[in-house]
Amino acid sequence: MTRAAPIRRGTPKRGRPVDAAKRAAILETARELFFEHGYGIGLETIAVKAGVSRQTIYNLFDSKDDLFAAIVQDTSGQITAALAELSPEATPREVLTALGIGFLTKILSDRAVQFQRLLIGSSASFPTLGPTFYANGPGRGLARLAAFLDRETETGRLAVDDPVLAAEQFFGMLMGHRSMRRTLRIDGEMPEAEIRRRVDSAVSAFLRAYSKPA
Amino acid sequence: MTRAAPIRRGTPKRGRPVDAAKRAAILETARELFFEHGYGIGLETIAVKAGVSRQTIYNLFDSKDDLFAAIVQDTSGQITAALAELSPEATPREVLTALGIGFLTKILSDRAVQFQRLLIGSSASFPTLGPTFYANGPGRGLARLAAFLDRETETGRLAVDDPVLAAEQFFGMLMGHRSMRRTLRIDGEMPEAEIRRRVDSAVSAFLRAYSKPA
DNA sequence: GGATTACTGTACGGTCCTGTCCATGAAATA
DNA sequence: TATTTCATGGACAGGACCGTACAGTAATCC
Repeated sequence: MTRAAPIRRGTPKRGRPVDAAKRAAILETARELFFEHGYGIGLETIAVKAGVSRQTIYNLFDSKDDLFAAIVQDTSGQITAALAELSPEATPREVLTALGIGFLTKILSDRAVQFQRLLIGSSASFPTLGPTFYANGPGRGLARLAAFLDRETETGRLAVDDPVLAAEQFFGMLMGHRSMRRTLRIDGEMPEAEIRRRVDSAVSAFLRAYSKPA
Repeated sequence: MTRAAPIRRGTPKRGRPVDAAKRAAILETARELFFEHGYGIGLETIAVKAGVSRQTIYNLFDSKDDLFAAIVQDTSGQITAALAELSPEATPREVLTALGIGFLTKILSDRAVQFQRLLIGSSASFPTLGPTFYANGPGRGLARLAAFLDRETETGRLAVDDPVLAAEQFFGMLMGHRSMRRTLRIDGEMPEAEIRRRVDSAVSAFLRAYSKPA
């Protein structure tokens, strides 16, 4: 973890204070270079690009692993945060559309795609990072949608026999091959209009497949 | 590429012949260790595990990159080979089921998942490998299904407005979150019965969504 | 047997990396 | 101003790796 704070926390510090801007520059540059080149990038490269001495990195972080962990944790929080509330009286189409746009926008964003690449590329050395990210992000969204589909089926508006499977199908329809094509560096970011088009198409198809027959 | 054959190809060789078993052992071991640890694994580790001297690797391959390329090319061929023919008189359900089982079995197999991890992890250094693999594998399957959906729509059996998008949706439904969960080392291989269940569910849902209304 | 080629084991040069040490200078507080 | 803390830059040890070189041995063909 990050270097522990000095023992005397409340007492005023007496010398030159830590330059917060340098710390931020290190984090931002390290994120950029870890994302671009993977864990193998050297600390010297990071330090130079951040306009900082390599020693300063060691002043703020215990080790390379520590810096790496800080970035992973921070980025994971950014991506998995803020799952919008489902308003109870919304129609299935509204809920699916909102959930779909949110999901697709996040999971196909540059930051998330680079993050996934990094997690996959270092999954052999850090096998717990991927599962943790998934559980806090996509896994949570999946559970939310599954619960919604279950409720709507009980209410009689939908006819979903296996909510978890259907929820996976919905998210899968949204992504299609795009997630694969993004991580393999084939496609760039998806324009908002295209996201909207894919969500509308998937929502309509999903509702045709799982609406309660009249 | 692999070390060029001697110039005098037809003439009989005169000394000790190359040990084909050693070459095979190197390739198989290198594949295994590249898959497990990524490109960063050392040649010495590969040589020891293959029961071979490190020099022998350099006798058979020009460089580490050369060995890596040989494995990528070979594995890519294995995964992307053998796309079954679509019989023209088969029903959409039959075609989708056959295509779905083949796709899901391959894309979620240990070998293919490890291969994707490797391609993603080394995509910064070797940016063309991923696109090549996709074009020869999943991309080809996508085009095939899109063409089929187009034909069936013209025949009047299906009602698909955007065949490529619908084909992506179908493959996406099959995968759901499974591809992500596999590459992030969350899930293991999927049992055949589970594959069958997911294919059946996705095919049924897809047909409900895209069959021509009566 | 003799010639020729393949494999082994060791060793070396060169590069790069992490993590640490240290001397010097800069920035803040008392 | 004196003191404390932070930042810099250079240097170093230790290790890992790639690619090459070389001498010795094994396997095969003429």
